[in-house]
Amino acid sequence: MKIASWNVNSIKVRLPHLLAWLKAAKPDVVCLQETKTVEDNFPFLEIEAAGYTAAVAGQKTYNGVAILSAHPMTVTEKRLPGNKADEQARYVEAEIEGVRVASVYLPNGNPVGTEKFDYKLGWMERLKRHAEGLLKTETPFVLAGDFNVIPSKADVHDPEGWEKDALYDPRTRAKFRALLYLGLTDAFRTLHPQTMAFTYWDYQGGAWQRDLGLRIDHLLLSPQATDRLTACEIDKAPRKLEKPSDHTPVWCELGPEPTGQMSA
DNA sequence: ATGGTAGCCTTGCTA
Repeated sequence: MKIASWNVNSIKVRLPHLLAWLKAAKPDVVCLQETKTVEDNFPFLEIEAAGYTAAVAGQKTYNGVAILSAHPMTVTEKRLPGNKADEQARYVEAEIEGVRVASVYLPNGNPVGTEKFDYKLGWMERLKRHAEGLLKTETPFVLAGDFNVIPSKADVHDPEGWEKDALYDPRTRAKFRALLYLGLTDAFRTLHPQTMAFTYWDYQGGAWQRDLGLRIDHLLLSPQATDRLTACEIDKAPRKLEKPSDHTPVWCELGPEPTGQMSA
């Protein structure tokens, strides 16, 4: 089961790139972020024609997440639990072939020292509490998305330059580690312990051409999902196209579900 | 020192 995450920065503008990538990469599941549209304007017809159903949490202008699945899917959440007053569309979750998959768009949090940064840390605490609940079920799950977190200095071209940024703030990184301490696995870093690789390059200043990027899009796997992890890669091809998203997809492969039968 | 890019249904805000 191939599960991907991609911040498309507008589903409307990026639809041609998305459809081409579905055809080329053939993921079973894709988690999208920054779709930037309400559910009524989501391109369900084009997505269905490509062989996928969509679970959508929409919002006008900002945020917006979705899960595209080539297999039957049951939606389990359309908002991150833990604060009913929070209407930002940053979380959608579904059950697909026995795997719980969440599309996560964690708040950016800049500038540090404002209510935006407090919102980010609070959102991460809510995500942690929700993950704790999922862990108790002992079912495989994948939190896939734009976490807006640079986990370590190996995930940024210029650590000193990002010291004051909400994506690299010590409190942000500590909250991210708290997710890992629950028993979640950063799939890319686990399979590529020494590789400096990025999933995001700013539109400005020729960041892509100069490879000045960040690794902020992550696949966090539960123990039962990690048992099945066979591959995890960043696909830089979509970032090379005309009018690209500033993010590129990251994907992982989960092997077959254990049968519980003894081997001979 | 400044502005540099992209998307939204706007003329500023978010990233």
